[in-house]
Amino acid sequence: MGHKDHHQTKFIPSNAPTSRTAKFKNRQGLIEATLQALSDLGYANASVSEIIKRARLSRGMIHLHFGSKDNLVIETAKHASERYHAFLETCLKCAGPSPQEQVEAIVKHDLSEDVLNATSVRVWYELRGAIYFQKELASYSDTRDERLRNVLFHLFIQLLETYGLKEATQENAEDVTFAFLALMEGMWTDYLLHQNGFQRENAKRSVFRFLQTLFPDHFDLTGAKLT
Amino acid sequence: MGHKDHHQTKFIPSNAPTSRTAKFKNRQGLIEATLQALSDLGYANASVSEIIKRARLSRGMIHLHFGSKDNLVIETAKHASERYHAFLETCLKCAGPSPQEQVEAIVKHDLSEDVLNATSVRVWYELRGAIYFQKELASYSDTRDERLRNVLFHLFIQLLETYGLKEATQENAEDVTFAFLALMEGMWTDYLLHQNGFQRENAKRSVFRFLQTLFPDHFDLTGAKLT
Amino acid sequence: MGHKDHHQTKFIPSNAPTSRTAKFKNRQGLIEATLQALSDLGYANASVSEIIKRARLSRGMIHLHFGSKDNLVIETAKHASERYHAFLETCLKCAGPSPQEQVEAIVKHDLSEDVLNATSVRVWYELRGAIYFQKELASYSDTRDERLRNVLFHLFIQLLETYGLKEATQENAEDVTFAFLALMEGMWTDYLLHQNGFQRENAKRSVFRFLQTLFPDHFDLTGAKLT
Amino acid sequence: MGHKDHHQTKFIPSNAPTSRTAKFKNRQGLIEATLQALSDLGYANASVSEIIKRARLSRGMIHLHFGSKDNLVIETAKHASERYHAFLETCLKCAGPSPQEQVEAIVKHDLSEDVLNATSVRVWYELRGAIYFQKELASYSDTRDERLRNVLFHLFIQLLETYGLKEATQENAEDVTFAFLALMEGMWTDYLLHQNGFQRENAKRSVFRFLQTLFPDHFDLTGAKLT
DNA sequence: GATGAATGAGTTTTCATTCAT
DNA sequence: GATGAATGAAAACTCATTCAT
Repeated sequence: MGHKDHHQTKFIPSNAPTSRTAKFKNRQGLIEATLQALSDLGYANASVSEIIKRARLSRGMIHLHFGSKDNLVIETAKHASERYHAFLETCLKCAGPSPQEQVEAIVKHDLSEDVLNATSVRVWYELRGAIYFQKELASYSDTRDERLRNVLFHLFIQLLETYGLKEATQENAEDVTFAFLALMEGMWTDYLLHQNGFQRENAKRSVFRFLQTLFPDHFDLTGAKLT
Repeated sequence: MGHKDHHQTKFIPSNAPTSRTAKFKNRQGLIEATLQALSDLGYANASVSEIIKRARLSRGMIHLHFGSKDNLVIETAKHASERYHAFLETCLKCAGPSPQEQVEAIVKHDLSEDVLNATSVRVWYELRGAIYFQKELASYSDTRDERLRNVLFHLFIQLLETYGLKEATQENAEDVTFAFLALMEGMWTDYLLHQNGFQRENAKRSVFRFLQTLFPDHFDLTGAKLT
Repeated sequence: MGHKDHHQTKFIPSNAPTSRTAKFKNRQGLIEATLQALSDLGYANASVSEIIKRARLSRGMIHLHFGSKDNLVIETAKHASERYHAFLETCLKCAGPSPQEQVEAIVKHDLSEDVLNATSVRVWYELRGAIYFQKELASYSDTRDERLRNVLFHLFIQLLETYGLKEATQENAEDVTFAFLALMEGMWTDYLLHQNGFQRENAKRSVFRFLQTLFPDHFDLTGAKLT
Repeated sequence: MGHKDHHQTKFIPSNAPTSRTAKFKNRQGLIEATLQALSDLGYANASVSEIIKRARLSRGMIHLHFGSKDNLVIETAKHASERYHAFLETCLKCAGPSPQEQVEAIVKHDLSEDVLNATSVRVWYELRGAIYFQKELASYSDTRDERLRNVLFHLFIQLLETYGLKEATQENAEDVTFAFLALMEGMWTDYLLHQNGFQRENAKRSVFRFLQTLFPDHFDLTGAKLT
């Protein structure tokens, strides 16, 4: 049971064997169904009825596990956020240690089908809209949260330093981080608005051209880091 | 007898010029109230009750003037879109004719307080979420619509040509347009998510650094076109 | 003006020349539109909006001329009732004086296209449904009102007497009148329910077979009175 | 662990037999309340509020059980139709097998207090008005539906044959069926319009006089079949 | 007299939440 | 823990009526 436990404890510490498992499954089922409903219908129309229809679970379950629909949405946002960051973390670990490799990993992650897909983008968009009124959501749904921003800032500092710019590297790196994050955000919005016409490859090339212009010694259009 | 009869039944002189005006005012009032409600509460919570509370008009008026709440939202989106484009058009006309001046005008417009403000950004965000299900909205609410995209594309072509890049200017310009629009979009999203911390000047500087990197002969960080 | 006046005085005594005419036209227009709306939509759905749409007149007109929508419906019922009886009266006058000719005239009238048509039957049906709650309607909408019932009763008495039934002629005539009126009513209901399949000729033949069975010396299936 | 888990997630023993019953009772209660409201107020005024007031049930229940008010009315019509036919079927089974006994059973059924009562007649009348716009209702609410029409047709054929009419028995029977059904319909309409004055006995005598005239060997005014 | 924009009470419907089973 | 029928507040919408023009 030990290793399984490990698998689960992130959310619900298991101390009773079976019912906890079922409970966990139902919890997860509701969260997945909520993601689906948000994606299919938008926040405004993702009603309890629509969620349980997708979860094939009973009506009372939502209040049993989450207390309220609002809470379920908050937990769903946490879940999505954790999923996003966990995957990003993996990507960063797998990538080489050089700044250009790390940045490249972030780009490829953010534009990958795992992250930039119809469901995911819709859900993020809807959850962000809800942040405004569900302040509790705020801390969870901001992808470019401080951690990522810091990581990027330091990567860009390192890259900029190789170009021997004596002055204003700090401010420059801030601007580049800001622009880079905005660029990635903008790609998501574009994907949302032009789902049919969106070309993943064009987006990638466009980002790498942006990086190439800034750091001609480190990036090229193939998205391969230059050594 | 005949002509009097005729006169009375057909040619009743309209004594309601004011009511025409009043009708228009109420229509506008509802649209403004909808913008406000969308901004204050989000699409999901912008109920008819909340809208009329802000408009200080009667319940029935929404259906009188727009037929349904959905229609009111659509008309509000059209209105917002038209306002955005009309203002942009003005900015482009007032700016000098050189590509760098035109691009600069677009940046300054998009980051101006008239465009990038709490209400406006919220409303755009909410309306975009609705586009997904209101296909009619799509054509109206896509800011970066084809016209703007085309204008930018040709401006960037002109700028790129001055750098004497023989090959792939077309593709390069496409990428730059794509990136530039995404960057501007991303600024809006950042504004939405970090309304308190958002620094208009940082955003502007970040965009102009992006432009300066691409077109060092035409832009600098002050946002003043170089001649 | 005199003879035209005569034409109108039945409903609105004309004493001002022109406006009265216009007023009259509008009144009539509203009544006709109400008949149409009742026929098209039923009592429950014949709203003021639907009526004025058909009348191509202004909203306020209904209250100007009739005080309320309910009143308009009542006046419409009166109008329909008067039209029905006026036409019946004409038919009776045109027909020969014998009882069989008079009865035949009533049958032919009630099954004629002028009386038994889609609009008319719908309207009667709807108005009768409303009688229950609009007691004022009651006196106007009962076609088989006492007058007709009396006329028929005496016609049947005369006919029955020729068969030399000594006893119970009175009761017999009452029963026949009752049955005859119910039969005619039933024809209307059948028309309402089976508008497509309804065969005017079958209905007529069926009624005349009923009359022939009762009064074999006076009626046959051709619907021609026997002399 | 496995089987317990299995047990809990899939085979939760239903401990809600009563709620099944309660659900059904509420459904029925709403239908009965709808019948009552239609009878009391007419189709046009039988609002959801009036229906739930009579049912003493909650507002949401109509949509829980029927999806919409329209649906509730349709189900009410079906219910009324089924009740009518079920009772008629019983009456036909209880009656003797001879044609005259069967016809007599139909008459007595249709004029019985169970069928021809204030509520029932009002409801039928209202529902028929609705048929026009609710085509789905048509098949359910036509009392004189094909089955009854066929039964009557064959009963009348049998009766007519005993009178040795060589020719046109078929057409004759059709006419008699048509007239008989119209007569019964007419009785209902008369009841609706003259509820106070309506004499059940007179109606019955009138129908039997009609039958006696057609089939003097089989019917008399007492409504007792002749052998 | 005539108009049609405006009103708000009333209608149907939706929905998160509760709770008996 | 799990279910889904039940609830009623609040949503969108309809409509007869009013009234300034």
